[in-house]
Parts: sequence; C-alpha cells; structure tokens
Amino acid sequence: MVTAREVAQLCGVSVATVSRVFNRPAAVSAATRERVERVARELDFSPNESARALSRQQSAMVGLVWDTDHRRPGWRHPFLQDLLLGLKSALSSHGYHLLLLATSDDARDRRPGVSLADPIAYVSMTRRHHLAGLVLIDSGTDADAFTTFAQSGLPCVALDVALSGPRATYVTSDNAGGAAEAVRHLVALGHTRIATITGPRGNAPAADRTEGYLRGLAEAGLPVRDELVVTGDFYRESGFVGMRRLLARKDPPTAVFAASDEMAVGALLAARAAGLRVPADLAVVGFDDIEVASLVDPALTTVAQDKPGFGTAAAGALLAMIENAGAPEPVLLPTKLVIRDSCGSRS
Amino acid sequence: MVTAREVAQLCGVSVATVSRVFNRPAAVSAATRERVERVARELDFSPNESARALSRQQSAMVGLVWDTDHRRPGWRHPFLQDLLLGLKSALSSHGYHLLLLATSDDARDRRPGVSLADPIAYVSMTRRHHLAGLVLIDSGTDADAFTTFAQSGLPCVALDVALSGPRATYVTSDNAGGAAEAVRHLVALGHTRIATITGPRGNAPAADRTEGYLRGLAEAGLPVRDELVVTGDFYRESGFVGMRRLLARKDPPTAVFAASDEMAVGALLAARAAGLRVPADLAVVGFDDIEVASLVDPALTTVAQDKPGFGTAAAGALLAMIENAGAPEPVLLPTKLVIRDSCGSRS
DNA sequence: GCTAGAGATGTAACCGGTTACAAGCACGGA
DNA sequence: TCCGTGCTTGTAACCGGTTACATCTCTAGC
Repeated sequence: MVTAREVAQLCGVSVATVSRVFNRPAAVSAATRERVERVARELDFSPNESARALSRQQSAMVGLVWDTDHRRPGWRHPFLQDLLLGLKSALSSHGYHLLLLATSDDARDRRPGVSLADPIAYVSMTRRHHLAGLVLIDSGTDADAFTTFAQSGLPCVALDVALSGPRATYVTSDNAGGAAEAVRHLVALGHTRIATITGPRGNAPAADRTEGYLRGLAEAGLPVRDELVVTGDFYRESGFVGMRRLLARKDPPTAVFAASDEMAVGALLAARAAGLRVPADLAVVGFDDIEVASLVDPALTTVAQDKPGFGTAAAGALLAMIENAGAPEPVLLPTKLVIRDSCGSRS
Repeated sequence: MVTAREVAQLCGVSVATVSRVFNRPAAVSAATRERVERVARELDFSPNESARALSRQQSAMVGLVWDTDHRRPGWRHPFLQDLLLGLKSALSSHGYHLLLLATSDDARDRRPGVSLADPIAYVSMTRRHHLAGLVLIDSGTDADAFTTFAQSGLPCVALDVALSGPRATYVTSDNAGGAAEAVRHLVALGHTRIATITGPRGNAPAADRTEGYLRGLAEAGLPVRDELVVTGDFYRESGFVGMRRLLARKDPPTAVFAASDEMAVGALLAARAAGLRVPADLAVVGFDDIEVASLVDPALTTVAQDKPGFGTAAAGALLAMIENAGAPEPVLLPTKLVIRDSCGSRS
C-alpha cells in the first residue's frame, strides 16, 4: 500500500497538500492538484481508511442492525436480498460500505468493558468504529430498543418502524394505502363480506394495514364486522388457523385480505382443507409479493412492496442526515396491487 | 467515548499498561490488571476500533464480496439469510463484524486513485480498510476473479468455488454425494430411466452434481444415456424447457434429478403442462431445499444443503487462517435427502 | 553483600491520515 | 514604495491506540 507521504515526496509537496487534493480540492492550485492527481493515479494511491476514520472521527461505513428475534424463531425477512442490494448500490455511489454489526451472547464478557444491554452495545460499537450512521431493520425487537437508537444522536434510519429524532427517520411502505387498494379491488369484484387476517399486535405495518382495510370498507360504505377481523402474526400457520376460524362461521366471508403473503398462503391451504375452491368460493389477497406468491396455486393476488426501493430510500435518507444535519421526512413507499389468480375476475 | 488515557490516569498507570491489559494480560501484574479492568468496566471503556486497526494494521472486520452478475439478472442466492446469520454469529463470538463491500460503476472516478478492475478494487479496498479476511460468494463471476483473490495473499474463503492458495480455502456442499443419494433414492423406487437437468457449464457445484448423478447410475449398474442429460442454468425456465424436451422423446424418462430446486419446479410445471401427474407418471428430485420446495404441489423431494453450516464453516475456516497462518482443508458439508411427495413411495 | 536475571512498568515512536495555524508570496491600491 | 489582502503551501499537533526498548525493582544464587 502506498501512502500519502510517498505521493507527497514524489510530487515535492507536503502530505497536507496531498490530503487537501482529496478533501478540499478547491484549496489547492490547479497545477499542484493535477500533478498530485496524476502521481496518485500512477501509484494507485488512495487514502488508508482506518487512518482517515481515526483522524476524521467518521468512517465511510454505515452499520446495519439486524437481529433475529428469539421470540420469533424462523422469522425471515421477506426481501432481505433486495434490501441489501438496494442499500449496497445506493451507498456505494457515495463511497460508503455496509457493516453488518454482530453482538452475541457468546462474545460477551470475553473482554473487560464490553457492555451487555443490546441497543447500548450497538450504539457503543457504532461509536468505537466511528460509523457514519445506522440502518435498523425491524425484527420484532421491542420498540424501546429503537428509541434508544434515536436518542443516541447517531444518524439512523429505521425500516418499517416509526422513528423520529433530531437525526432519525424511517422508511416504510404505504401500508394503509396498499391495504385499502386491496379491499377496493375485492369490492369491485362484488364482494361485500370481506374479512381480514391481521399482523401481530404492536407491529406498526400490521396496524396500518388494518387501518387501510377499514378505510377500504368505509369508502365502499360497507359495515365493519368485528367477527370478520381475526388476529394473526404474519406467519403462515396463523393464516391457516385464522381462515379456518372464519370459515367455521355460519355466514363465512367470500373474500379475505391477509396482511402478509405467508398468511395468505395459510388461508389458501385452509380453504382447500375446507373443500372450497379459490377464487370461485373464496377470494384471497395477500401483502408483500414474496417469491412464493406467484408460485402457489392459484397464484396469489397481492400488494407488492417496492423492495429495492427500501434500500435506496433508506440509504438516501441516511446519507442526507450524514451530510447535512437535520432529519428528512419519513419516506412512504408506494405499493402496487399485483393481480394474479386468487381473486378471479368480473369477466 | 472514554479513552485509554483517561482510564490510565484514573488508575495511575500509563496507557501502555492499559493497552497490555487488553492485549497481553499475562504481561501485567495481577493487582494492576484487576485495577485497570475494574476502572475500565466502570467507565465502560473499550478500545477505539479505528485507532486499533490503524496501529495493528488489522481490523476486527471481515469483508464480504457479493456481487450479482450482470449476465444473470434476477439471480438470487438460494439461502442468503441463513448464510449471513451463520456468518454473523460465528464471527461475533470472536469479536469480528462483517463488512459488505460495495464497488460500483457510479462510484468510479469520483476520486483520483480509485482503481477500476473489480477484484483488484476489492483487494485494494480490503487493504485500505485493514480487513482481516474475505468471504467470497459465488455469483457466477469469472473464475479468474477468484484466483486474483487467492493470489493476493489475503486470508479468504470462497463459497461453492474451489479456491486454493497459501491463505485461501473454500466451503461447499457434498454436491456429488447428495446427487448420488438422490439417484439412489430414485433407483430404490424402481426407476431405471432417470434423467437429469444440470446446472450451467463451468459452474463447479453443477459439475459435481452431474458427477454424482453419473455415480448413482453406475452404482446401480444403470447405463448412462446421453440423451437423458440436458443442460440447464439453475433457473426455473431452463428446468421447464429441459423437461419439455425430455418428455418429447419417444421413450421419456420416468424420473428426473434437477440440479436445483428452481429447475425442479420448472420440471414440475412442464410435466403438468404435458398432462402428466407427479409423482405417478414422473418422479422429480431437486437440490437446495429452498423455501418454495415444501410449498409447491406436490411438495418437492430434494437434497437439502446445510444452510447455516455454510456460514459457520466459512467463518471458522477464515478465523483459523487469520489467527494461525496456513490454510485449512476445504470443507465439504454433508447434504441430506428430504423426502416429500414428488417421488411417491414404494408402498 | 553483590549481581544476574526475571518481571513490571514507563517512554516514546509509530500507524497514516486531517486540519488549525502560520508563513510565504504576489498583487493591487494608496 | 509600502502595506493590506487573498491565495497557496508547509509545519506540527492531533486522532487513540500498540509495542519495541529502556528502566526500575525485586528476588535468587553464590
């Protein structure tokens, strides 16, 4: 690795000048700048990131906080790959990298001074590494944990969890809007007894989707029947159980909006188990547009989230906070209803 | 953030001693060590990672090289989440984090000295960040790219690509063994005309799976018929096309081993399109055990890879290279045949 | 009692940049 | 001619650790 010192010597200038060429080019005369740039290119020099981070108290890295919640084993992020790709490409264009932060019970106590509590450990790790900011992925962790991040003063952007603070914001889909659109679609197909299987209590996107469901009914002038709202937890199993319960009623719904594709698949299975045909006897709409949605039979009509958009938006918001000072407005990503076969059609 | 200097002052020792307590505790007297440890804990001190990396020329981070190949758009890693979780937890127990490295066309030329060629850019980035090692994910990149990494002298471990060098090794599934087991299963069910749809040419796991297929036939004393071997590319579409071609023959196979689950799903669809019932008219085995495998109808019998094992093994091999000097032997992860419904049963 | 040697600790150089401040220089106006 | 101003560049302190080497102390052995 070639250092700035070597470049400086070859150019007959001081290291300070070399540094300036990279950080405040305007402060260097054109002639000198060009000479330094040429030599730097020839020697394939670029500044050592550790030294730069130490000196600037800020590294070219953004931390990713992503834990899988112990209380929800087997939980998988519906579109981790797209998310990471989106983040990576948006960050790269500003020269940043993504550091997947690891804390673990195993690693605890191995050295004196390693703190125990989780969000605190993350914040301290962030400071120790001079990270420029944090991306927080909702993993069912306590909402409290997130406020700790927001209060830390570090630039951070949360995904699917409302977060606000002087340097904190969040990105989420237009969950209510998407859900309302799904209901509108069912209404347009002539359904009037429309049920929903919701996500877990306390989860913000879940609550928003329920709100959208209610709004969709209200827009159509349909009454809300409490018995048509059953609580799920986003997992397939709960969709199955919820649907079975709905179908056991005397006057079962003719359509159901499931707040996740996994639950929609569960609902599909429950309908099949009850001897019903989808979409003839029951229309099903899901949410997420995960990969399997197009694969089940019948292919699932669902509210698609803008998966790469999450990464791009999160990176954009974070970089804005890093480079300027204030927190940008929360980003609400539009959703898109993908019509497949699980609702049939009017024709 | 508390610095070592402050701890040292409070303890009435020099910073060197504080540093020693963390790095070579044996070199410090018990009394001093305990005093420093206590104060460090009270002040919640832990060493600044940027400074440490700069001084030691080695950071507590491991780089992840993961590019999606432009020539294969839409390619998704079959188990990225498990892989990352495995890596994360194994690395965390040694205090390491995972840095998702980003290079991008957009980021190019923004500063003087940023090199262009991809693997070289990664290696240089690794040096600049003082990364301890690299994890390389196969993404259909040229094999040449990987030898560049191996030759760089950096500790690196590749996934699913054979890599060797003084500080390089790799982790892969027992692809041949798994494929042979799949064929053995089909043979045990009475099949004698067993076809295969292979992965792309030039891909090592694909070649190994084909080899295992051939071994399975040989073990059973079955002849190899070239016309029953069709080339795919791991994508669903190629499974569909390949199966259609096989079924178009006068004497179509009664069983097929697809080298990926995606292709197996394609084969399932082709069989359905041809009016065949699975497994009654055609038995299908896949490879990978991706999430959809259990969801298609009929549920796919497939060769499961040890997904979290990849992460753990990769981290283990890498840490071994980082901490000792030599390169450990390549790791061959056992596979497991998961029997579902797509092959029927003898009963 | 003296000294060699082991063990503990401090001193200071170093890792490779960034940046406040000072200094040098050219130029324009009085 | 002199001085103030602005532009360019160098000097040196600093970021926060690590570690080779020097120094000091204490003990064991003769």
